[in-house]
Amino acid sequence: MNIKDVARRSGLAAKTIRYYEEIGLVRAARGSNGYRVFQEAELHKLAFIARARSLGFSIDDCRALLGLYEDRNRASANVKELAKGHLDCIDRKLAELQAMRSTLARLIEQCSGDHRPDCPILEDLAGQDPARRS
Amino acid sequence: MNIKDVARRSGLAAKTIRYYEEIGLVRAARGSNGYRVFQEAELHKLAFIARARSLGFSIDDCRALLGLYEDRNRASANVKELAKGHLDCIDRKLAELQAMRSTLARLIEQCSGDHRPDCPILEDLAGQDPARRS
DNA sequence: CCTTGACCTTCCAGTTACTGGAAGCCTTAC
DNA sequence: GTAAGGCTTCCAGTAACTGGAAGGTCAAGG
Repeated sequence: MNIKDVARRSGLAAKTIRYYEEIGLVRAARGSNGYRVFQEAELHKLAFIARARSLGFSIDDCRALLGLYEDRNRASANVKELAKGHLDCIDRKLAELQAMRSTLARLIEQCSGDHRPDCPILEDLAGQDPARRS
Repeated sequence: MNIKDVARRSGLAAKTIRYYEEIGLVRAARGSNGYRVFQEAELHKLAFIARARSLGFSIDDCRALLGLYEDRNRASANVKELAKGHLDCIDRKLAELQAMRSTLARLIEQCSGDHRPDCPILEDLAGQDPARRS
């Protein structure tokens, strides 16, 4: 398999696959012409990584997850712990975004959005109305 | 005011303020010793930026918002439009994170998290159980 | 006057995870 | 033979800082 087929089947961009090889996340054999040649096993790894990335795991997490996946003596506790850490991270981001969202939505609602310069959004940013700040 | 006072009063790191100056977001006068000297006006701008950043606006958005803030002939419609665009962006991120969260939480629940290697999380990543995928 | 510690300066490198583009070789089909 | 499309490497850029090194400045204490 050449890189484009792997890209199509894994859902990753060819560039991304080259990048993953560069940082040592996967390996690729080379044909006599210098082209990368992929076996099913590498495709499988790449699909694994693509799935993990789509769940928001960092590249470092992916590396660890791949290591655990390939370790027949792993304890699922280790996987679970890693996943929980990531879940906490997601929850923190969610809380932050939700806080932003609610403040922003309130400000947008208050803004008439017409030709006049008066604007509660700018007033809030300028700190002119600290009482209303969430 | 020296940079550290401005940092304290704006809530930004001194490094960040230097960076904002470097990219032309704010200006700072210099004393005879080469130190940056800030007036209240610049502090105010920096606090404005800090607040906008805390609502998730990008640096480019901050630049635009500052421009609008300083334009006495602005139309609040322009501010509102910018803010709405950002709100949409936040909503997209929220949806993405929530999707990740729900899948991840489900997988974590299913994982016994003990010394054994069997792990629904890894199985999902490996695509061994596509039916259960969210 | 000297020293010490807390400031301040600039500059360079690193972070995350790619992405775009240039220059150039390889393959396949017509 | 040539044109299209795929492959290669390498370099640069993205966002928004952050850390650290090397070195100048300032105020207080002895």
